[in-house]
Amino acid sequence: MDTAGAAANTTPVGPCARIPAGQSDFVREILDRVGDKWTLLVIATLQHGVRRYSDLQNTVPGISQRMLTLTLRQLVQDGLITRTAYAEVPPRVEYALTPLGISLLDIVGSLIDWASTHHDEIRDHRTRFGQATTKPTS
Amino acid sequence: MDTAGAAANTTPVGPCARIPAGQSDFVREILDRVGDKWTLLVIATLQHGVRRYSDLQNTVPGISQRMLTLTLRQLVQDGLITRTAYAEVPPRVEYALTPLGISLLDIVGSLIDWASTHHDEIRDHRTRFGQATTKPTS
DNA sequence: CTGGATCCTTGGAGATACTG
DNA sequence: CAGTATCTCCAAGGATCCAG
Repeated sequence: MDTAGAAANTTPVGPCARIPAGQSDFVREILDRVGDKWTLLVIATLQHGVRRYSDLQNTVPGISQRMLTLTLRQLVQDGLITRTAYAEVPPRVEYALTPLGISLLDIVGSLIDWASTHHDEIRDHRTRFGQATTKPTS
Repeated sequence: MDTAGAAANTTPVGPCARIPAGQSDFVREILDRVGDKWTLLVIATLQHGVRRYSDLQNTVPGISQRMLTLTLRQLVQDGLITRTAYAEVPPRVEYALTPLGISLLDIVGSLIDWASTHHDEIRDHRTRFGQATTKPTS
């Protein structure tokens, strides 16, 4: 790595990385949902196929009924998953990813790739975080 | 849309979208940081170039000193931004994205693209969220 | 100007109990 | 089985004051 860190960001980023600072409201909506602890885990479970309520509760170990219900409802509301309720006498409800949810999953995959790649780098910085402050050789 | 939503996810996702359900710990670390309300806004401001503390406080309107300081410290700690402190008598501190931070910004750009594309779709689902429950023609 | 330290409030998350 | 309703609790976030 060169010294481009602080100095060279006069040439900041690529063409698609521009974040409209004022318009990032709905972007944060998405990130809030994806960044939510349980949402990602539920989606991760759902990518394996159709799952029932109790299946999800088993697969995502730490989740409470409340959080599972809320998370699922939110995802359904956003059109990322579907909820299919069978009016049987042992009630059965199945959840599955919609195409929209799958496409989001695909995007998140890129982020996961990035996280995997730079995970060590970040942890490295985090351990010796004192040297991040640049002394401008005054 | 066809009925592929709930039924067809036996063929779930693309090749890169696999989320290792147990390993998503550090992925969530990253998402927590990126998904944080202020982090994204600070990064968005920083993409324009070097900024001072007070600049950031002005550009990100709602942020408090506390949150700005904490967010910046976290980002520095993760190696996403650099902190340059000039030991002058009106103290001056400049923050800038590191190459690592820029690369993250690039990835986030993809997510922003996705959000922009499917924003309407999500809002549409959100308004008439009652019909998301599939009736299996019992 | 750039923060550190402190108090205080609020909403989100867990646990529990109950219903269709 | 699949939720809903209610309570409590804690920690994130804002406001304020103080310091280098």
